[in-house]
Amino acid sequence: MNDEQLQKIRHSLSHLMSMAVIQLYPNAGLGVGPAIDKGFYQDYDLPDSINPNVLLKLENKIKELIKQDIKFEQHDMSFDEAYDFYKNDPYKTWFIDDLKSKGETKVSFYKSGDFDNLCSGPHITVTSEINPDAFKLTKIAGAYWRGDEKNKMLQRIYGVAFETKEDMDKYLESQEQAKLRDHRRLGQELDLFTFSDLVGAGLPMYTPRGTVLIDQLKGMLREISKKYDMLPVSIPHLAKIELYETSGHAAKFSDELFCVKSHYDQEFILKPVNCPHHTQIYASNPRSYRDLPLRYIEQTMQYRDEKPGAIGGLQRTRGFTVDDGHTFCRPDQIEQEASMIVEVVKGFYENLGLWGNHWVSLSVSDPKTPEKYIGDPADWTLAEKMLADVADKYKLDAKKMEGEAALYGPKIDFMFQDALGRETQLATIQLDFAMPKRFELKYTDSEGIDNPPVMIHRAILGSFERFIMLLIEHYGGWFPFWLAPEQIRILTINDKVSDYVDQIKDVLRNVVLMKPIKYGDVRFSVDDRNESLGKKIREATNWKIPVQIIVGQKDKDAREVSIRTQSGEEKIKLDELTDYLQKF
RNA sequence: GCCGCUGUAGCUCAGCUGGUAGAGCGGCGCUUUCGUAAAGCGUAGGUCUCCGGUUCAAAUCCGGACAGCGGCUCCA
Repeated sequence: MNDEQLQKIRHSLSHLMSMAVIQLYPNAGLGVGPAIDKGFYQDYDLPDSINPNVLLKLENKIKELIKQDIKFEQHDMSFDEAYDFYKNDPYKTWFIDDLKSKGETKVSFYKSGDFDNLCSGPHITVTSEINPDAFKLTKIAGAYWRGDEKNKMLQRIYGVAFETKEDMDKYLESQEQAKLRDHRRLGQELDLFTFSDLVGAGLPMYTPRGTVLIDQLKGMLREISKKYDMLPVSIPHLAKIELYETSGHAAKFSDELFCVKSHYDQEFILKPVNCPHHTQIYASNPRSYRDLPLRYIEQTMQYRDEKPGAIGGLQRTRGFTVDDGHTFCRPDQIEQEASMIVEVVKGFYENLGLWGNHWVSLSVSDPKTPEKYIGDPADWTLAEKMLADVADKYKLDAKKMEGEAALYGPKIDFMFQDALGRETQLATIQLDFAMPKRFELKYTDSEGIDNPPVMIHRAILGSFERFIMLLIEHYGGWFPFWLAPEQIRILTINDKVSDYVDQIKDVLRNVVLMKPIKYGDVRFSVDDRNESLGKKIREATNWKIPVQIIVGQKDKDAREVSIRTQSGEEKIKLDELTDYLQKF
């Protein structure tokens, strides 16, 4: 079956679902109801709120409808007829208005049984094309009419549909498998991070194991910053509200600022971004064109009072650590600087095997809502062109996304998916002509004239929280050796080998590993509890420890160690252990 | 914030229509000294998230708060 037919089936199922809903609620209002990836949904305006129990009931009704071999027949109405047909339906009336404004001359309908529905199609010709066992209504959600939170919230019913039941079961099974990789689950199982009701929602805390991940990533970033002449800076976590009034953040993000009131009649804001602070470091000295570019970087926490419903796991938190960077440069350096960042980002993600797992958004302004942005329109046009050129140069295959720009400028965003297929932004490169002007930053050019510098905001891994989420889910908890919180566990068979275990520990303490970054001690532990070997292996495996060293009398006698990894078992001479570990 | 669902021991969960709680794993103790994914026995853990209300009686019903989940909106 081709994709087109499958999408027709999915779309037709949303009509059949509406027929079933109308049996329960004859006056149900219908919002949008498209086919989507793997299935379909339909929005309804219903007199009361439905709960998941009705899904099964609706499913059975739909199955009955499918068996009736109902035909889908397209026909047109004039605008007058259509308005009359839907005279008490504000939703459909809106759709008709929309068609009219687009210059259509007639209104397309699809009739299935006694259900006649404004719809441009396409649809199947008869319900016998649908496999009644290969669809399922999966969830109910709220969704604003027209996607605008000022509008009424409708009730959306989602379904999945496939050609065969096997395809559907395979998909549902893959979703179950994905849940096993969910970072929230693994974060607890592997003791990486935790939340506390007392601390508050959206405020993750990293355990010792989780902190290893952060430290290792920081080490990697440190090497990059050295290589590319990036200058670490450090700022306090709050500032007077005036700083954000100047930057423009206070006006645009007032709802999301954490306010801190001083006893001395001053109002502070917990920093939601770092760029305003960084402008003040720039402003602390006169700058010559010879000084530029200046690349300030910092790994630091920022705080945003996110809407409670938006918070979840490490994906969206109220406090998070960014690897933030702000480059101040001359306009003629933009291309070189932006290119450098693309290279760094690409290299970083390639190194971790994550490149290719993403798509790139060229996030530009929406000309229809100029009030959402600050700065000079001419600067915007130039900045958007420059970023588009850089994206082209590196063949990023960027999709132009109108309305996705930042307050102060366009960006290139690197978008990734979590285990459950939800998209999230990680790396970003943002061009900003506006903020330097608002802070009256300048540099003296070769003619002795003061000019505003250009600011490039950038992040490589985005936030540590999101990046760690991605890593956990990408590896399913089986971190590569250099990242693994516990790299090696020595498992003893009995308590008669403790002197030999001490010798192995001495070897491990002196190992220096060089890849992919130079880092310190090998992280290992010893499990010499009075438990069976099977149990120790089971536990070490559940902890997803990459290298298990099993030590018994036979190993001791042969001066060997038994290495157990995911790829199997092997015996290594103790003298060769140091070299052997380099292969990880 | 909005719509829907959920909150029982450290973890995973059971507890029907109201009669003050149970399992497995984990913990602890003893026995066992064991060769590649769970040794045996015993034992201690819970103001059933919190605050109110209804009731003779609430884990169970109602309201609110807090927290989590699936969406929507937002995302500097």
